Amino acid sequence: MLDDRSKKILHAVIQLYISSPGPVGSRSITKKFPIGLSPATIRNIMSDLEDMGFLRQPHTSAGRVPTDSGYRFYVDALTAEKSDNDAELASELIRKLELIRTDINSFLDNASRMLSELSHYIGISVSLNTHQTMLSRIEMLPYRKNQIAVMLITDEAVIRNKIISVEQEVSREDLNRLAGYLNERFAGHTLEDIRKTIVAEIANDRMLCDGLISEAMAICNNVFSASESDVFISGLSEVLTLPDFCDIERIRRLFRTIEDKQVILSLLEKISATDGPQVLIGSENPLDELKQFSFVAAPYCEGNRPIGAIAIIGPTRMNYGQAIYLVDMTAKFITDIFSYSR
Amino acid sequence: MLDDRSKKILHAVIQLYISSPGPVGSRSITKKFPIGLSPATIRNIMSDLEDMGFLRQPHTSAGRVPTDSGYRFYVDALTAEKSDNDAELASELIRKLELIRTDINSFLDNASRMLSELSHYIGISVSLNTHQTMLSRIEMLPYRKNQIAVMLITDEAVIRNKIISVEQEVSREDLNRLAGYLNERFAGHTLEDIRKTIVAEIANDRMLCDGLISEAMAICNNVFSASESDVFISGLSEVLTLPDFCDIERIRRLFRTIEDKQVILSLLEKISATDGPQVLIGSENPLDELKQFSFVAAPYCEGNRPIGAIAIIGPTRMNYGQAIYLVDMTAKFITDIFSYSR
DNA sequence: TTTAGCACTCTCCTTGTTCGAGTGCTAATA
DNA sequence: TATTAGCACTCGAACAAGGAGAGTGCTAAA
Repeated sequence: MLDDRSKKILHAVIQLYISSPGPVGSRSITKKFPIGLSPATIRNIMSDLEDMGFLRQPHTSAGRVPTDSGYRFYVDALTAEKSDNDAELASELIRKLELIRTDINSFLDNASRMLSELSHYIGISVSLNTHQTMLSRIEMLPYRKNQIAVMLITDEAVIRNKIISVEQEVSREDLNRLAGYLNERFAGHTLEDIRKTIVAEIANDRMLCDGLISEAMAICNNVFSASESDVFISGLSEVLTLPDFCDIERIRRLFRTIEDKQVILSLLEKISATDGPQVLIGSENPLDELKQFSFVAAPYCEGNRPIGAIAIIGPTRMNYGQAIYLVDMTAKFITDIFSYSR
Repeated sequence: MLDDRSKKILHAVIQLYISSPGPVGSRSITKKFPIGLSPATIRNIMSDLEDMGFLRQPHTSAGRVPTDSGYRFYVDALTAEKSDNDAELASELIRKLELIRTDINSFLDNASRMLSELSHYIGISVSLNTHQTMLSRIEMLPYRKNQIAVMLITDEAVIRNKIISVEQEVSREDLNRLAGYLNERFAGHTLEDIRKTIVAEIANDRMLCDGLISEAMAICNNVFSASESDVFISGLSEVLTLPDFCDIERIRRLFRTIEDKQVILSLLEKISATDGPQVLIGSENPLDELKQFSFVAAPYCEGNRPIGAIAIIGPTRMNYGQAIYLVDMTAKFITDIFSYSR
């Protein structure tokens, strides 16, 4: 499809553009890259690459800039061959990954911060709400007046707390009976199953004293409804240093979109259906507001089931090699932790 | 100190400057405010106000701009009199506060988002780590291999989960005994007390089988050490719309500072020693990076003890009346919730 | 097929100029 | 005596013109 020479030139353009934005001309390529060709020849080739849609000219008589398809081609070639291994980056990564291992409580927060610090882009980590989470135990405690603390212990890394308000006061004994009943009934089922069947089942069951039934149903509905996922975002200040973001309106829209965690969540949910690192370049992104940015994401799993994802958001002019490396390694590391501690 | 006329002019300058930035001149004051004075007179007064340090001139023959002391004077006058009650804002506020009541689980997140949405500045809410939190119960459960889930149920709204790793496996029976022991020993004490006395006490106590002692100490140290607080920040995209932030470097430094939640936490901790809404204007702020911004904060309490705080960060050219109103009402509302549900 | 040379184009930066808003000062006025 | 009108002056924003520099496309030569 593309001869070797054209590929080399395309890569050269992209790498120059990544290291500093602004159209790259034929002359600067000959200077920085030892291809035995004159600027004129390179101009011809670049013209061809432009016809093929891999490069474009911001205006007549400016240098060339990669298009999204250009990046796509570059990234596809990148994942095929060995990614660049910056030794310093690697050791820094290992050091920070250890932090994640030792502080499993806030590993999501740590992971997102680490990704942003090492990549200098935005780091994101989420625990997915797959509805496939399995309940391993439920605990209920009286908390305050008319409030009950419910703890769902799932087979994920996350324990979910809920404080729910109830109409009438419920005694500790009743709570224990209710919890015991629920445990017996539902331990080992997915949260989604529980939510679906619970109303019907409980309504039919005579094991509970009738006065408690309505309360129980209310509680269960509340607890098992939308089990929220966690989303951590770090490094917003990082991208403000990039020259790409001189246009403040663009950043604003990006931030606005990212702040709506639900959006991020559903995007990453979609991405983590496939395993291994995924790259969405510019317009490949389903969300309009993110079409000017790129997304590098990978799910982490427990066993074979993805239970979360981490990601990097940056400009389309992103250091893809490094980003993919970081995301991939981190996801694998977290997956390892989960399979180890079983 | 200041005669009535000067005050009126100062307020006029500040209000005009708040509604749109850029030096305000004598002419525009006479247009927008029905003071029966000519521009020339106002010029004289403004010149006096400048000498007193309440206004300043960006350059010769430009209009005047309020200084930090100008804002301070304005804010002090504001809190004395009745703050402006925008009916629409008030009803919107009530509506959103109800959301906080019904979703007590993520009320901090909701509160920060609400503050930013209504004020169009940055909204912050934290639960303070006062070390005065009282432990009401502790639960321990085996979680995964070599991991224990510990739940601290405190008398705050927050339940703290910790998953901690242990060297040797601990049986469920041992865990129960340990938990029972800890409950008996420490329920009703503050976390700080527990952390201080725990090592000595446990080491001396023979009630535990000896093999468990080292594990227990490790667990307790881990659990009671730095009990992290929650920090929620919303509305970063809001401030990007403000014309004040055309200088991208300034925003970057602000974001960078805010992203370090520890900084925010200690700042709000200091502020919430005093009760009622506090205002830090520009250079009054202890942190260098925030000296170009203003901070409106108020603690919320359980009983008389502050257990958290909410805040708004915006430009010094902030709508102080509205911000104070929002923060004050919200803090009071949250305080109410806590005293009610007792 | 590749390269050298040349004319052309476009952006960026600098310089000069104008325009308008606003001030400070002084003299006139109530 | 306090206020106002008038006037000269200052400064920044906005606009235009011009030159420098980088880069291209095309043509002709190697």
